[in-house]
Amino acid sequence: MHVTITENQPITFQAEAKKILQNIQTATSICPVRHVLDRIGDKWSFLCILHLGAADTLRFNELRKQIGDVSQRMLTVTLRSLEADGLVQRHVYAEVPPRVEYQLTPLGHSLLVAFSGLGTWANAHAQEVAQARQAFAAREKGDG
Amino acid sequence: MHVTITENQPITFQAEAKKILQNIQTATSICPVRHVLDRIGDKWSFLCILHLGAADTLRFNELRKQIGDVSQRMLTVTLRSLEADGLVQRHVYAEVPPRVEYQLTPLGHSLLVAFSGLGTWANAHAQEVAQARQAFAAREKGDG
DNA sequence: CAGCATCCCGTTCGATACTG
DNA sequence: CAGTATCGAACGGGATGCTG
Repeated sequence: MHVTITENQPITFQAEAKKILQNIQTATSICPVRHVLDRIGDKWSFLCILHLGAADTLRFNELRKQIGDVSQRMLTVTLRSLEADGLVQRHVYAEVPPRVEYQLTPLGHSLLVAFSGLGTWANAHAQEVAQARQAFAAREKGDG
Repeated sequence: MHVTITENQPITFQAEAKKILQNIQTATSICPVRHVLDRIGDKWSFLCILHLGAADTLRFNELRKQIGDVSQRMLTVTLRSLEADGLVQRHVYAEVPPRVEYQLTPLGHSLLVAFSGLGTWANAHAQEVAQARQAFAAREKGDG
């Protein structure tokens, strides 16, 4: 296979992508990476994991307040989903008034670490992306 | 602040999450991490970046064939979006029949690297997640 | 070959009301 | 407090047909 890559980008990136693709192809039928992205790509899972990771333990409404703009429904749905995936642990206390606490499982913590690379990238390149967007919009206007 | 964390999880995870949240809070109004996830959380962006990273340069239909189950419309929309974000470069050749080639920009390559952590995690823990799901489903059935 | 425009459907998600 | 249930709007995304 003929390979040409821009000089400022070492060949490693390509190898990395191929490795991931390999793993995807190897998967029985549904790609695990796709699944993970389906899970954390939704609007709230990522933030839930982040906040739970930062605070260790949070009650339902504490978490809701920290995230800010999540509806009660979506927070419930998201937390149940994370719980089903074994990423979040749910503790229900038989008290009045009711108290439910959430925290990350070890698996959830490990995912948080995997996230951090993405978080770092986002913060490092957010401006570049914003500039690219502006440049693209300007170009569009010029062409159209 | 009182901190209790399970013994098998070093404190670093928490610090990591706090750091990311710090950066999120710092952002003017829209969190860059959220933006990135909005971008790559959609159904196809991630796969586009992966395949382009692995193959270096791909034509429209080549990319479409590699991804497999993407509609023409969604591939177009996705690629335009990635182009707007400065992650993908689009080369149009004034030929008959038309030829359009896509490849990652350096920025796109750097994102690919950030992805790899997630890809690794997904492949490493896919089974654990699947098992957790099954256990959860069984528990649900037992409770309900 | 590459891509845009239109239609249409399923899913997602917010708002609201009710429960233990 | 921490949910569940239901409804309706909004959006994503597939199928189809048409252009350069």
